[in-house]
Amino acid sequence: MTSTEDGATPPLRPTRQRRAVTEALDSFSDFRSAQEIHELLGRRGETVGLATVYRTLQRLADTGDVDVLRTEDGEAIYRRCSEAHHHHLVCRSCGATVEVEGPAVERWTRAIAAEHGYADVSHTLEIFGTCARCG
Amino acid sequence: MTSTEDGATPPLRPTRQRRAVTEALDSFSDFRSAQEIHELLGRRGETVGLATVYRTLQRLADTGDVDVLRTEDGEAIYRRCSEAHHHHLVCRSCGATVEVEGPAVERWTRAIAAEHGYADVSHTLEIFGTCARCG
DNA sequence: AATCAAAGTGAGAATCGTTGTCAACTCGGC
DNA sequence: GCCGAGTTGACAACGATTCTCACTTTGATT
Repeated sequence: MTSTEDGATPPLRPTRQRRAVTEALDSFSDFRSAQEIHELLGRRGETVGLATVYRTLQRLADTGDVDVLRTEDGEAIYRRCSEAHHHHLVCRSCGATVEVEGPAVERWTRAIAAEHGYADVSHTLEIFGTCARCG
Repeated sequence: MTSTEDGATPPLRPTRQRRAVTEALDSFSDFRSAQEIHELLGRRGETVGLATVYRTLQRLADTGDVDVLRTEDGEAIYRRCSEAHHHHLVCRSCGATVEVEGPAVERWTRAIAAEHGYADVSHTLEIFGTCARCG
């Protein structure tokens, strides 16, 4: 038997569309919505269906290859991200993003959670502000 | 002059509907979506239009009387909140919520933002985990 | 190279939360 | 009692995301 064992390893094919999306993700460093990415691909001449863009981003998010954030009005925005856990300082008006780390915060959340008997701790922390240029 | 000065002080009337919504908010202590609140009101016999529920929650959120969070799928959830700024420790499985404060975090975010030239700083921090009962 | 099943895709319909529209209604004064 | 601004509700409109389903690709097999 080649693959009788199932589990959480669904085959993943490197199609033209998937490649296009990941390449697009590499071409910018701030957060973009699925629709913006779809548009970007269109302008580049790559035709990829919007639904496919959504599906691909979802996969990438599931595997942790991209970070997902929610804008204040609920839209999902994506960005290819470095491995290490970190947070974002995002400009409310132009979207400029800075990655920041906070060992103190990590420690603090873990401590708080433990204190209340919570296990398996994770957290989300985003900082919003108006950047110098937009000020 | 009684109120020649304008600015951010629009008249606010205490209508039956608004009262109903705030009362509903007082009747639970975890986060609920606008639709759930609307339903709750309906079950109580209070007829309040869904649009009105949304509008009222929006107002309350603007004035800081309620906290707004986004579920992972982008839905807005609301909760009457104590005055002070604080964060939430939420159980991933049963939703049990604990309010926590973190002066250190506040300081840290402000410092980080300033360091990068960001003004008007705000932030969101939510901690997720599995509570003792669900563990 | 021909074949096949499974994975993937695209166009458009369908969902779903949320906001806009607008005529009818209410509140608080006068 | 009357008036104007603030409110409301039913419903349309929206926008992001997901679903559907027939058609195409991919990768493995022969």
